Amino acid sequence: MSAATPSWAAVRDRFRERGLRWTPQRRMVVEVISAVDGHITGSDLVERCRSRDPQTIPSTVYRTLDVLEELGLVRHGHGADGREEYHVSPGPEHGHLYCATCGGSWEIGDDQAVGIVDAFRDSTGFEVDLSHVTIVGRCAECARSAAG
Amino acid sequence: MSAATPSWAAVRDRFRERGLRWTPQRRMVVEVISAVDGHITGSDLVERCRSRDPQTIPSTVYRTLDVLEELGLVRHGHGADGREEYHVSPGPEHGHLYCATCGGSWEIGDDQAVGIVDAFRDSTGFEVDLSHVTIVGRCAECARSAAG
DNA sequence: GCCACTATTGCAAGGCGTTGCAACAGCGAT
DNA sequence: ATCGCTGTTGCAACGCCTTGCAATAGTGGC
Repeated sequence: MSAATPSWAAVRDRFRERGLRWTPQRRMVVEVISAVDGHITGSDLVERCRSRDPQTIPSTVYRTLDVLEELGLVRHGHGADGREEYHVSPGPEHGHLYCATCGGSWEIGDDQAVGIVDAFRDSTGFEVDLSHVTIVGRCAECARSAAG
Repeated sequence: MSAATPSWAAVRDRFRERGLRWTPQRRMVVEVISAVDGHITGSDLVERCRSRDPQTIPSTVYRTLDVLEELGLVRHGHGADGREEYHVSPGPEHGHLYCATCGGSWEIGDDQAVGIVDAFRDSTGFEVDLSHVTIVGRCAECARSAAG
């Protein structure tokens, strides 16, 4: 389980290169988060860490997340309800789609993403930070059953 | 100032028609919010209410906002930092653009909006809730000065 | 192995919002 | 004016996340 991608293997060194310290707490958070596939909210992550080590302190987890984000290992955005949501081992940046009806969530496809980015850049010169885009609405399924 | 749009004039009746009550607290929140032009965060609104009546209780304000939202008099979304943000006397629905660098914010234009909505509907059948869209990035100004 | 330097931790408090609940008070009916 | 029904309020506790600070403990150098 959790063979971890190359990026995770070298985390310790990435930390040290930057003069950051490799502590047991960080190690734990990194292990837990590297096993996450996709997204996870801040509190969920704290929860998982706590189940591994009940001593876990939330602020430490959040601070570690900040560092990991600076290193580019995770990114955060805000879910439909405004809660923090972290995207793990991000390949290309991507935003998210949330269905307000069923609660489902999807990544925004590349073509749609490009369309959005271009639309804003062309018309107003605004550079969209894709990883931070969260679009709420109703998924096809739910739209269908509601319209039905 | 604050001649209040027609929608606000009839708020009291809109409440009563629905079997909702017109209380001093709600009246206060409505007065304060009707004087707001554009957007306001939840805590800012509480702050303004408090400066008018120090007795103001936050939960009452938030609950009133929920009701106002149900009546369609305000809409809420989440700002760049995930905080609640209310859009007052919304004309057509619109999303928001936030510049992470200068903190500025703009409404998303209709053409861009339509583009986004269509892009998702066509490709995945997802119905975007425009009023809830918040896009973070860098405005033209900031992008320019950063690029040098 | 031991030191000093300073990044991190743990903790407690604080800010923003939400929620459960008992007491209160609009509002329509009498 | 009074009554009762039920929507609201005020309050207190809670959840998520952030921040300030003193104590702790990684790290590199000797």
